[in-house]
Amino acid sequence: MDSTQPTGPKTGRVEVEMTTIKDVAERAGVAPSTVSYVLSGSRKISEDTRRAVQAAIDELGYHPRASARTLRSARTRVLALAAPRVPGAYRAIDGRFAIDVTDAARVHGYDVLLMTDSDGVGGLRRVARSRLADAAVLMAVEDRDPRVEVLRELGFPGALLGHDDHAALPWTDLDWEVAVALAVRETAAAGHRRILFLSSAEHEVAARRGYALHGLDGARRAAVETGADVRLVPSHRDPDVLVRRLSEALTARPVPTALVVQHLILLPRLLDAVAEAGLRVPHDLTVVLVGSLPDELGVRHLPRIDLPVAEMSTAVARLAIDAIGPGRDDRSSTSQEPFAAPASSMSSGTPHHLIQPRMAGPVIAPPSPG
Amino acid sequence: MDSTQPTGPKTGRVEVEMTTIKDVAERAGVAPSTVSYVLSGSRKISEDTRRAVQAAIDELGYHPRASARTLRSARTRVLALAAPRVPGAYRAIDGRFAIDVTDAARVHGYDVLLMTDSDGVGGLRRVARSRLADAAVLMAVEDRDPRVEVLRELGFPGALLGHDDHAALPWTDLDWEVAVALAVRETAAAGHRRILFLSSAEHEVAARRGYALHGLDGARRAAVETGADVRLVPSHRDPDVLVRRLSEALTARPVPTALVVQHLILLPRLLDAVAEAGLRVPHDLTVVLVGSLPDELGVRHLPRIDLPVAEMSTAVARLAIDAIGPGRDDRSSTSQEPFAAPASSMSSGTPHHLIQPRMAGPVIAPPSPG
DNA sequence: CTGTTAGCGCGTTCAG
DNA sequence: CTGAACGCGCTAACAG
Repeated sequence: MDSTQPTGPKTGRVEVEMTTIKDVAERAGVAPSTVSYVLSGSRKISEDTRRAVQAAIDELGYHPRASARTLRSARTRVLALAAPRVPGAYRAIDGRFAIDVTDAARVHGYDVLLMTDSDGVGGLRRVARSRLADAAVLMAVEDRDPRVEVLRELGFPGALLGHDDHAALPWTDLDWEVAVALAVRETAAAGHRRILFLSSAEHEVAARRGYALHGLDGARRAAVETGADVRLVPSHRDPDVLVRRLSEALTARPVPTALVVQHLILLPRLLDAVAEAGLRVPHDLTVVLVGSLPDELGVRHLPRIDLPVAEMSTAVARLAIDAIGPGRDDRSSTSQEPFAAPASSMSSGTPHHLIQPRMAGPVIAPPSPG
Repeated sequence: MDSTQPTGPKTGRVEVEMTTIKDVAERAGVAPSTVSYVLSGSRKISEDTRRAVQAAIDELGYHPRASARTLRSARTRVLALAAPRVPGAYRAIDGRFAIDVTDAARVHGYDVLLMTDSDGVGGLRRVARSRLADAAVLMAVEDRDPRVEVLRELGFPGALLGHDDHAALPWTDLDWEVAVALAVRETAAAGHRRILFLSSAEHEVAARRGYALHGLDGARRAAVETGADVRLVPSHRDPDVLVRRLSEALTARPVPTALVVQHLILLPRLLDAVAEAGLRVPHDLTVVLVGSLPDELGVRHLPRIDLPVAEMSTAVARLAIDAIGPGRDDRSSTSQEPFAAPASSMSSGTPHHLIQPRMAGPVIAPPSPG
């Protein structure tokens, strides 16, 4: 466990010189190939030489150069993660996915290269063509996403965070229709008869983002099933517009007793608006969230359906890595442990992983009498 | 501008075969080195061959392999971005920095490899030693951060997002002391005499994080300067503890009329608590934020000091890249445009970039009479 | 069986 | 403008 001071082969000045497999071989008194075999374990090495080599490695603080390995194997062991960025509209959720996808990729020995959309689709193309990564994960895909087209055109493997039936790529997603339907149904089951549904913002619906469309479907379905008066309040990226719409809906008669929220970016502003309308949560108005960040401490006091970020990240990392073909000299078994997941399908065309929602947080309060 | 179908040298099946500089050379009827010179522009090439080569490149859709370049030049053109992760406590701010640092790095032709702390400090060590990146950016450094020690031990260049006088590394930060002092001073200037300051959480103070310590200093200083009654409410990672403390402080006599908040993660919960105490914002209680995410739509209605994420990201990317020595065959001028920034210092030991705060949002409301 | 030698992967650059 | 060597690690083929 003691980390020996790495002694560079030349001087100890700025550690600018690199120690290579040759240095290790020399020090251990063996051939470079022997060192390589010790590292990869792909061949039997006598215990004596193995120990000598290991000692040399430790003393020199040797670590193989990733670029040399990649050049030889045609495998970078890097995943490109394409974060969508509508300029000026940072979504906290994207950062959370970035973290969790990175963790999930590490489990399979992969690192993650983060890419914003500031170059449009150019960054993805550049990374794919220069082989900086083995596969891509696309966040927040939308209908006819140009990034999907880039992957197809380049024959570059990838997987999607979000639902897109048109893209012939593996994907994972929360079942938004069921999620919103569940939230509304549970709210109705708690006794609420007049429910507001604050859907995704209009521009998200216009972009035909899956979660936006399916959320609307779920609300409609639950309204029919429960017979409750579910009124739709389309959200808007502009907080002032949102607040105006919400305030109107909150005071319109008959007065609603519950608010189901899918558009969460503006939550603080929204809660403020509720307070300004003189309503206390949950006494006067029950608020239920759909798609909240898990473990977000600021909303732990509200009933909600969390976005299964960890599960989605695990799934998408796995899907992307599975889509990578074998490397140049790759002899590793291609038949991996099948994806043990309830709602996934490997049998049909493109594999996917659809996740069923679960309620979290406190129970939904019933409407207050009066 | 028309993107010709990339025709692989072998077949068009799964685009699995790579087109190399040799393919281009063959097609253009020149030597590989000529193609290289055309690409790098590091040598005069006759217009005729230049065009022939360019045509071949376009037709084949050629793009140089990053691993080959890196192997040769000892430069990855990748920055490692080490996101701290206290398990279970995702901070949206980290994601935002990840995005912005990535954008800033791109300006200098660098990509960003995202690293979580799930392997502890191991990930950073691995990336540095395998030369997956040329330098590291450490987010949210704390006192005696083990990651700093890893960089020192490996002689790996890096820069810090956050302030640490002990680490001999370049850094950038918001001047938190001035920021909190400014917020308190402006609040006092608006007429408030009894002000609550909700500081960072106790565990952040205990970890001696710069922003936490400096924020406290700023509040103290402003209290002395303004003569206002500034009461400290130490925040806590547990929302329930926070709410209890805040509720007590809000009702203690004399009743405070303003709340300056540095600990923003729990903001929605906090606003809820304010509302539950029967207080309306800003009528009964003025709320001022310090260190909010810029462009965060949910808090646009509150006076605040935004965290200068974009400027910090630009600075830290630049600092990290400047810390990279020349590559193997790097002849590019080492004397770059000096960092033109008001509050930065390149002259002293380690360069840094300290950013002065600015108020944003609506003006601070005066206390309501009564 | 265990270790060694040789050649490859791809782009860059020096000497020709 | 071209030929060849090089950067570093992997692996097939060969030798003891």
